[in-house]
Amino acid sequence: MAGTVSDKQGSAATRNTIQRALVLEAVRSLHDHPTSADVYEAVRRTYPNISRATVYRNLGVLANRGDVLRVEVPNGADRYDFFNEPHYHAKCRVCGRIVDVDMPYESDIASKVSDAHGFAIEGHEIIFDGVCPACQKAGA
Amino acid sequence: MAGTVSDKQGSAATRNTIQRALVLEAVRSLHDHPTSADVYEAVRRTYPNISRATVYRNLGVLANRGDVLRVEVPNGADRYDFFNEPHYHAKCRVCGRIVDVDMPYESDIASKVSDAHGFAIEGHEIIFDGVCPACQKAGA
DNA sequence: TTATCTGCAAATACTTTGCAGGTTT
DNA sequence: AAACCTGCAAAGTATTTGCAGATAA
Repeated sequence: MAGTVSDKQGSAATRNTIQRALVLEAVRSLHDHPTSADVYEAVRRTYPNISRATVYRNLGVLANRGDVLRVEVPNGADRYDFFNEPHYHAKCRVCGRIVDVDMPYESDIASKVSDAHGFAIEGHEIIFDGVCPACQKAGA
Repeated sequence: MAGTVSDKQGSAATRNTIQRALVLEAVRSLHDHPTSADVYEAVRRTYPNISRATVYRNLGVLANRGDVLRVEVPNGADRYDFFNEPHYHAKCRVCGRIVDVDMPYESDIASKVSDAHGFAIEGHEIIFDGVCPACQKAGA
């Protein structure tokens, strides 16, 4: 690539702080779509004085950068994911757990929309609703 | 503990209260995916003493009954819709407005999922992300 | 040096819940 | 009468923000 990493294009400069590195590391090590609370607890184990605000702010910075993927969950805390490629999610209606689903990502899905009332569609998310294996067993 | 309740099939009996009727009427008359706050304001115009808690509780009852459709929006208040048939939604990333999109509802979409880690899929929602016409004009 | 970042606390946004009294059936 | 419902206030959950001091570059 001819582009440089220092091409900030008008966005504010970002620093490399211990806290930010720890937040990124935590998201990478927690493979189960951690919430901000999960990340906070994980970072606290090695850096007890970090504040929730710092975790929230850094998750925001990292998501904007594309270093992590933010999964916005209806009626639940946002989840974070180490970004590989776009994919869809399923949420357990009993325990709230989020899992990735293996289904082709339809990048041209907007072409199926015949009328969005003038909306300029820029992205989409599909969230499946169901019951996870653990809750199936518990409820049976 | 059988035999105490008549024919309610396990669900609690529901009453017809003025508040519940007004909440349903408000959702039917507000055609723009009202939030609970919108419904609260609408009902208050004719019934000033209703409380937010009653509005929330009744929206829940009506959604469980299937009389209204609850649209759970990531990072925003839930929206309510008079139920016709399942459909998808788009959310403006600037102002948060929700609109219906005109796209075929894929009731068999779960057949496209090759692996959901044992999830029993029961439903799905697609939320498009974009910019509404008003915000396009305002931002241009 | 200085703009960014941090921790703390307070604030915000949305929703639920405990309680005591009122209403529907 | 019994079960359900209501209003109020308080609590709960998730996230953001103002501020003053700390720190990366």
